[in-house]
Amino acid sequence: MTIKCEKCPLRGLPLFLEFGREELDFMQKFKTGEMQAEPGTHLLSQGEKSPQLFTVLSGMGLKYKMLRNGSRQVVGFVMPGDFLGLQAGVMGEMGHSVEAVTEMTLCVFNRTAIWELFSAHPERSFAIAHLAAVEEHFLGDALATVGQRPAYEKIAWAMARFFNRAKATGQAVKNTARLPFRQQDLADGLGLSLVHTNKQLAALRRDGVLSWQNGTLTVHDSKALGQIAGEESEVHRRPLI
Amino acid sequence: MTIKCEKCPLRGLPLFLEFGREELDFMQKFKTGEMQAEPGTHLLSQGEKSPQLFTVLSGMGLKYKMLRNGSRQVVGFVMPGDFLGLQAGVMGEMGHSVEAVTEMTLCVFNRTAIWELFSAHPERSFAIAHLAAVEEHFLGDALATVGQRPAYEKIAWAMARFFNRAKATGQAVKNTARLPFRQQDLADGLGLSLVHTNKQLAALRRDGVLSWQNGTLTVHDSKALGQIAGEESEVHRRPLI
DNA sequence: CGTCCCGTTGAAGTCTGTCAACATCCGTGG
DNA sequence: CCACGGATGTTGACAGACTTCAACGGGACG
Repeated sequence: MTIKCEKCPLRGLPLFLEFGREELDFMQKFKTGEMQAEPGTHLLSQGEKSPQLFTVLSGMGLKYKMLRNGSRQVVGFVMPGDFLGLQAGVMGEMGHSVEAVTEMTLCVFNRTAIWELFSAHPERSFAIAHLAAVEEHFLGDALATVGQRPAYEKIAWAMARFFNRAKATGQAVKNTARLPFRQQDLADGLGLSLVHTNKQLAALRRDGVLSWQNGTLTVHDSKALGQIAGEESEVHRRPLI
Repeated sequence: MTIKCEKCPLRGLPLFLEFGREELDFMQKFKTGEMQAEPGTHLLSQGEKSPQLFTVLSGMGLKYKMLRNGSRQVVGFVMPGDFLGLQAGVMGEMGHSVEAVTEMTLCVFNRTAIWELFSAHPERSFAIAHLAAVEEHFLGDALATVGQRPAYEKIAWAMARFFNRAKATGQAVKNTARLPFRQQDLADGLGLSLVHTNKQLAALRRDGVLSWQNGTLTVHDSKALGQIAGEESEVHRRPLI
């Protein structure tokens, strides 16, 4: 039995923009099903056009690109509320792959329905453009961080983003949040080696800023973290699809 | 006297997707004017919401973000056909600034009109989403390049993109293209220091791959360049707004 | 002719990557 | 029950790619 959009646990969270009654009904029609994914499941594949689009209801995952030389760039950490597959939906080809890291629950939409959405519901089309813009904004911040800042700050930036996002989706408990990724994933996202990532994480721990153990992130000094991370670590309100 | 969309010099270029008669008329209405910008003009500013959106008709520019520590990340090189200001249009805030490098001619649109566009013309809304997806795709490639590859390859990647884009917009003459940026701009785009960028450019010249002097890029060995740059240097067909 | 901007080159220093070894945890299978 | 391998995290030593510092040349411009 699938969740009704009306009862979507994400709707109403401060992170997401309002969702009118009419839009709700429309999205309900748009939704074709629900899907459960085990850790390690490949949801979308770089270079291919997926027949389906997803909205993440729960669980986390990774967006990444593989390069010819065998290295991997993580281009995003997938969290509840994220909309996946837009590139395939409008360009006909994904620029990255998406993989589940934890068990995930996903709303499933039909790629062909996206056309219908654009012709039938301008506000939802606008929401999709909005989401794409948020993504572009994030990637700009990521590029700036990866390109210009030292490892210590890169890691602080990523951790601040995780934590802020977790807070915004009500997943944070006091000063802790679930963070089920490996250090390797973080390293691949920041353009660092695993070893160096580990050492800078140790430095942040030593400095009493944060700790990340057993898949749980704890922020010990949020002021200091914000300082080191810089204002680029803020998350924007966004539409929910 | 402004150029009629009908006679837009960009339309018909292989880079851009078809443009129906009906869409043409609609865009003509959407267009509110034309603008000439001198080198150094600030077109859009990071953190602000611009009242206008642009499509580049001619000339080149830079998209960049300034960081707290004073460093600059170039997040894109603006070329004819690019659509500017989408973030401000839908999110209400630009994530980066845009500055003219050469003299530029721009189509000007009203930000408020974007709403009208979404309600009145689904195909154009779709085109905007498409453009946003292309941008996201590009930023993913850029992130992967900046994050994972050595300086020599980063530069080859950037140069290959420049040249491919120039070819696709008919700006390339044989194996040369106009490239009016400074080495500092390239360095800031790739997360490299100016000095190192200069030395790796010298290496590419020494290896007979390409040369870039007096604002002109010459590709001497396009096969080798493609090899070094990797397949991430391809440009995608895109809509024109 | 002086100044400013940009490109070029050499030398020295450092941040980060690579290599290597070890600890811990966990599931599997003997 | 314990041995074993595989995956992940941790730490030290060393190497190297890249940055920083510094100096110089050429062209544009007032």
